[in-house]
Amino acid sequence: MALLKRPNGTEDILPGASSDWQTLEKFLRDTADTFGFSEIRVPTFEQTELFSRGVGETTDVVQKEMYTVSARESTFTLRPEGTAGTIRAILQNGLLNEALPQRVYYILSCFRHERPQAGRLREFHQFGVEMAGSASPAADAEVISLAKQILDQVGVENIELHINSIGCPVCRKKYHEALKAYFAPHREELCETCQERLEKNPMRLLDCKSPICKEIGKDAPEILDYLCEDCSTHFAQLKKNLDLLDISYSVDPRIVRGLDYYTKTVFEFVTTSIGAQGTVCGGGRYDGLIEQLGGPSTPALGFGMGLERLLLVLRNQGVTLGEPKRVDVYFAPMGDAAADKALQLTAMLRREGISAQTDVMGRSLRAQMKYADKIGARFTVVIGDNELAENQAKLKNMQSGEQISVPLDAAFAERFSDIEIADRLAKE
RNA sequence: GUGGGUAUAGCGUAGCUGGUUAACGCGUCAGUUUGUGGCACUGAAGACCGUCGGUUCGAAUCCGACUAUCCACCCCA
Repeated sequence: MALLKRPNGTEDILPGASSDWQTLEKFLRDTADTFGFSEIRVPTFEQTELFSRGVGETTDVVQKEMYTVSARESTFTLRPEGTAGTIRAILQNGLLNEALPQRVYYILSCFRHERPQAGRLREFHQFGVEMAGSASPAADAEVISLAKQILDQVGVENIELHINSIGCPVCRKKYHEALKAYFAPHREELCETCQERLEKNPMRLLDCKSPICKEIGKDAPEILDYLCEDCSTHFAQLKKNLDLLDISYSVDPRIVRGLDYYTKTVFEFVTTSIGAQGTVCGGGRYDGLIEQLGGPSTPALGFGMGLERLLLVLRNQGVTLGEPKRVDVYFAPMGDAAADKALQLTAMLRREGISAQTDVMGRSLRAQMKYADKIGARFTVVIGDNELAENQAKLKNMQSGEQISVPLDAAFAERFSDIEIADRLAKE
């Protein structure tokens, strides 16, 4: 019988790695909490139209990367990102009628049918936040500072914040026209993809890696010169707020973002330490999205942070997140009567919240000790006929080899806690 | 969707000028005389050499296709 394999572009997070995820997730939740964000959980699949309307009919994500599934008479789409579903939930549940701004965060998996490579999977995990109701650049700064604090405190180094403003629909339209006018005379010289971009998304031309396109685009007009007064002051205010928060950034006029809903502020945190997919966090303002999804005209913004990418960065930089949990006590019984006793003691400790194990393999004492060592048991207790007779046994500290007498009854847990505390203090 | 690299036990590798029982390290399991782990030693299990097809008397070794995987483009987190 052939072994079935996991689908292309998916990952198994194994027991040895799950503690990293748990530590990271707890940290993300705690940090979001200090910024006043509460968790929202939304469905994994939504009506396909939510994404085509929200993310944008012409985007690559919607046009060629969505997993659209059918079940009986309905079709749905596995979310390719978290924002659309989150905004949908906010609207459907009337959260905009509560105190504004509404601040939510989520940790979820997203699905995009792309060719997998370093830092790019078909199912990937995202931490994201959305803040709805504020048009102020102070909100932009707050959201950016949340991302910044997470990256700093989790221990990421060498990551840069790039910001840009892509204007509102009014000024962006003028800029697009200016760009098209600039590139049009060079149309034939541009690379194939850029010729397409000229129509579809002219701002992408500025980001092309082809030396020819780069050269042509050298003197192209910049979006920042085309911002209307409102967008322009918004951007200036944001920069001022970032300065006040002591967050360093560089203005990068080439940041475009491939999702249609962005307006005004866009930003990315980028690293070079994990290969070509270096954007660990990306986001921005989307003042038109809520209305686009049928809600009241409401300014909002947010970001998404790629957790696999973040963990890649941390691993490459040698940052360790938490150690795997270890067993506190291993009972090594010899003989049937001892095994019965060990079974009961194990259960008793577990009820007290102490992690305990005993033999389920019928192993010799020697083999049991080897096993206890392998699983990293902190303490072991050998139980044989002598111990049963005296109702006392030796608790062995596996690291120091030190042995202390303990009672083999209900008093064990209490005694163990004392010993464990002493052990911890001794190590500090 | 496009391009390039790789594909041998759970993991990491050797073998690849084609020749008969596919090797090594780590890991796993058992044991090293009867009540104690980390070292060492002994032994065992575990691979139809990614799949299918071709060349050949004979292929893990050569060729092709497919699949998977990695990297890059594209795109994004």
